[in-house]
Amino acid sequence: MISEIHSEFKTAISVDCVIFGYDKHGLRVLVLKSDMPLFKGKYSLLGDLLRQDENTDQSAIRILKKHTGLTGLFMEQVSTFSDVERHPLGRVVTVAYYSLVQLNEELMSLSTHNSNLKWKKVSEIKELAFDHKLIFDKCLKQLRYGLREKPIGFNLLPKKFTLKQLQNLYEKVLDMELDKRNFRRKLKSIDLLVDLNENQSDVNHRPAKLYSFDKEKYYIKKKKGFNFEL
Amino acid sequence: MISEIHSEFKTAISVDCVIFGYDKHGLRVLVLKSDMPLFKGKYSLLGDLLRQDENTDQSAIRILKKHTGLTGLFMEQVSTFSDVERHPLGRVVTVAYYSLVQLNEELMSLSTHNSNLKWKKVSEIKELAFDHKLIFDKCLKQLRYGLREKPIGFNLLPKKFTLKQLQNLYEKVLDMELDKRNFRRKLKSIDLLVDLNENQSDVNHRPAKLYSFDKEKYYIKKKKGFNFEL
DNA sequence: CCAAAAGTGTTTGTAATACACCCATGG
DNA sequence: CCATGGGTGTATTACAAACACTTTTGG
Repeated sequence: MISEIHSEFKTAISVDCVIFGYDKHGLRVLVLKSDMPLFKGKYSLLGDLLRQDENTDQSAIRILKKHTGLTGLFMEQVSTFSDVERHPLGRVVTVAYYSLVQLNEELMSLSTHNSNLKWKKVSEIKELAFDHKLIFDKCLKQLRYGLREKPIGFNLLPKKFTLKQLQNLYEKVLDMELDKRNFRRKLKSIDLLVDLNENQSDVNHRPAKLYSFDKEKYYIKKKKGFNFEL
Repeated sequence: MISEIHSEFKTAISVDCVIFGYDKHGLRVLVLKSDMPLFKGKYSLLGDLLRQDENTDQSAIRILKKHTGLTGLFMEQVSTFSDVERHPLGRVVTVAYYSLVQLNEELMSLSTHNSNLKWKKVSEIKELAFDHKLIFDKCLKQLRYGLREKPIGFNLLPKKFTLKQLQNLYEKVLDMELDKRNFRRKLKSIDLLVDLNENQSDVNHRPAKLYSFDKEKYYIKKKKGFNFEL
């Protein structure tokens, strides 16, 4: 068996991350201008080869930290892509992850420090290097699906947010309109938002109340059979 | 880059299949008695190393054919498992699939031709070799989840089936009771079953009508935004 | 004619939808 | 006091859930 394994040591493993960033303007992905002549001018996802001392989760965490400086980001394994010809320089099987960040000035300025990095609008992703468009599409699909079934959207917002911000997030990412009153009633019935008794400031109209998501409560309810659904 | 890749050629890739079989008695998994001394007496999933000329889907198809003799089985990639110590003989990253078969006498007799193969009841899987219990649990979870959201259950039944058989399938796999009249009304409203105008035979009571699932119609409806849900 | 499973409708409760006005704040 | 977005309730409709009897066949 061990000899069998050695005879198959011809394939590299990589991890690719679809890093979604969100701000009031919508959903973006962090992409890197490819340095390969074959993909000149095209962008690719952020990835790296899997190291000997880490599993793919750890690899994804490392990649996220390297490019965003952040740890503790929400992330999820999506799928593994293994077509024989997917990488022009040799056989590389890649494990795809997506992760979620709230965009702030610091993150947006990544592209000024490294001009090859770019937060591209999701709607503007038409093609990517390698099979990364395929990977991106699958990750986006899983994000959209997950957004309805799990409380992952909160990872795209600041800790304190208004109900309007939350509704905008759902509308932008799912590309659909939602009724304000029904949306609010639904969230009230789910009973997982904490009313912080704080208001927005710096707005030139009636300030909205701020809420936060109660993760603890969610896990307790989930254990009891509750299913988040929006 | 290419040299980088070569420096990481120390990890093998495998594909492991959770092959679910169903008959009127319930859901089973095909497992193989491990030949490794370390896992003496334990069973493991069916798998093999990924070959140079195939992707993981093709590898799974090959594994399924090798052990069941069947092709064209329903299968789905589930997740990739990559913990550094998951395989005692070296670094092996494995891509897990589950697949679905309707159990018949021929398939059940696999274990008489190869005494190391066994169709174990899903409820009796307490431990498996390697991290295969983890893999199995995740695949079972995905099967149960998928069963409610996608019309995959039909892959566990003969082409012609009765409504009772279909209901039994859902009840056994999801481990819950369903109301006969509500179940039938729901299926009628989904409008994806073809009434074959045939009856069961060889039963000593009123024979039930036979139906088949209309895959074509499903794909058409799906394209139009329809979502199967039970 | 008996046993065994097939087949069939109605009622009730709950959740989703559609919809319009008053409120609080900053300028 | 005006412009801007924040916040609230009700009526209607569709869907899920609960539930019991008649029908058909083989033996």
